[in-house]
Amino acid sequence: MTEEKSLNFIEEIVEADLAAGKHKTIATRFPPEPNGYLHLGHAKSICLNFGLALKYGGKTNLRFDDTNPVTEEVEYVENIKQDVQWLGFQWSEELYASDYFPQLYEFAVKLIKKGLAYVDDSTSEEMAEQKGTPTTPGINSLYRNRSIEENLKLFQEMKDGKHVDGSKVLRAKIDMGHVNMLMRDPVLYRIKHAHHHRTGDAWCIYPMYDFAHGQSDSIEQITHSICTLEFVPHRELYNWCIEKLEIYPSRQYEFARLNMTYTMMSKRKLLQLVNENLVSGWDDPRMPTLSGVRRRGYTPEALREFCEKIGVAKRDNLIDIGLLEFCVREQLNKIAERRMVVFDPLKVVITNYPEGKTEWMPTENNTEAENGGIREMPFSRELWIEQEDFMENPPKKYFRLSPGGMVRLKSGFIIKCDEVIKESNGRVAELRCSYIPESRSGHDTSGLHVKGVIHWVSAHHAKEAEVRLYDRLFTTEDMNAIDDDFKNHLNPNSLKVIRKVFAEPELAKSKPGDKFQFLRMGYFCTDQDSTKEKLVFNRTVTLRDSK
RNA sequence: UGUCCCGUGGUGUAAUGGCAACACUGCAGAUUUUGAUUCUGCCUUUCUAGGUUCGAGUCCUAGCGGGACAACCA
Repeated sequence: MTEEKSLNFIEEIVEADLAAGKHKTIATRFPPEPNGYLHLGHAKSICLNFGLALKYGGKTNLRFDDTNPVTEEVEYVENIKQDVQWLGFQWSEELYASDYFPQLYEFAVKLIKKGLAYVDDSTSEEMAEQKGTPTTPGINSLYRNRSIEENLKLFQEMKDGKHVDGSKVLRAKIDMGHVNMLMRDPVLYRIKHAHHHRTGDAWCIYPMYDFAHGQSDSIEQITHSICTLEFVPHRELYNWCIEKLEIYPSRQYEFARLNMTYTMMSKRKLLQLVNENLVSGWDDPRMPTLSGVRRRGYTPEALREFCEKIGVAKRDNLIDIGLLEFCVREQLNKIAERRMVVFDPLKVVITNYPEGKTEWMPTENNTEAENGGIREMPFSRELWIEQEDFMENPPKKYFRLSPGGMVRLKSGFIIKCDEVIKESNGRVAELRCSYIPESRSGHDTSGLHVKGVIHWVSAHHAKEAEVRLYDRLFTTEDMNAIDDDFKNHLNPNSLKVIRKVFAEPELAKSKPGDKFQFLRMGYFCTDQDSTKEKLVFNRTVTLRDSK
């Protein structure tokens, strides 16, 4: 009865902690840096962090890791908040690392007083030299043995703006010979006379990640601080700070970030695509950003299901983008209303159908949905069908229209192709067909059995529209494995626009964000560029094709 | 040639010392007024070598392979 769902390794840790009474309730946080838009990798993290709190009855804070004013902007803050909510999560508190600047400063003073931090005048080049390599130990800085009093005075001066950018840093005094390079006297504070999106010009020194993140977790009493694998070496420093500062012991756990085939998940590179106009913006439907996939027509439900399916573990992974598409189709199949749109039109004239007559044919909006309902489509003498659905010399397994052959017009009639009219160049210009009046959908007494069923649109009633067909942004499966410029791997055919397609009239009512399945053509959503005068649809994902 | 993390079908993820399973993909077939959906079946798996144990994917050791680490980024 109760379906045992296995736990991921972080859930196991949480359950063990709860069982041992280590925590009464858990607290997690989602800590984006507001220097770009959220992408699918963040979705994994969001689902993990918020999901944990939801599952175990805790809370999740949204905390912006805004300790580097030169790359961070409010625009990003606003979009990140919107994306998290769109995904379906609500944070407990909206916080900023910059809220803690005064306290972080006091933490630094405390370290200095304990003889565990010092002001260093070395240049960044000198520091890099003294740092050593992963296999050779570093050497001590000339300034490492300054007195506590001098350090206190110098640090105060740094804060007071008495020193220029890059002239001094505050460093932890740990061990320049440590095997973990992050423990070789890491920089804690640097001078940046830069305007911060929240604190303005109040500060000219800013804490580094390692001196802000763990302390922020601690201040918020985060029980489980979950991050990606590249922070594993930071954990030692994370714990060092907590121990020396004698503050609440948040604990860090690391999982493997999401990698997907034919996809690039680096914020820096995505920014480059935006800046160089290789895409139309952060919300270009080809982008793996949440705003991109939203505009593409992906649903939050599909994304959450995807995150559930990929699991959480510590080994490097490369998820087939097909899995994401599967989740999107699975969801859209349930909710998207069906419509008919002809992309590559071929005129069909029903010679035995009266001119000027229109019949309204009822058709299901969605047989998969509970109460899908029906709508009516106009049927008349002149129709558009898909060029692809007619073949003059069909191969054996082809079961659509061919000369002398019959096909069912979905929710319409069975028609027979009597004559093919060609242009002088041999191109098929028009089909002359006859319809079987007794074959009307739902009232078929013709006794005919045709295997092929195709979509169609009444020529007189059709609405013109534009469709944008998207494909993968990159042509290389594993974009992490390339060693040349990632832009060499851009798919030149990632966007194909068809400026004029013929849509059934019902579509004129659609509004941006509406999701449809265009019968036999794929899942589409109405783009934000769409207007009453000019309808625009984005292809979200193709239909599975087992032809 | 250091430290740390990780090795289970094609791709992911489970199996918590006791019959290696689930999903996706792929390939067949059934149903279908969408060549969709749905349904059925099939293909394919524990990196290697030792050790512990009645019994090892799981524990230990070594090797091999992959990844991370030398920003005043996060």
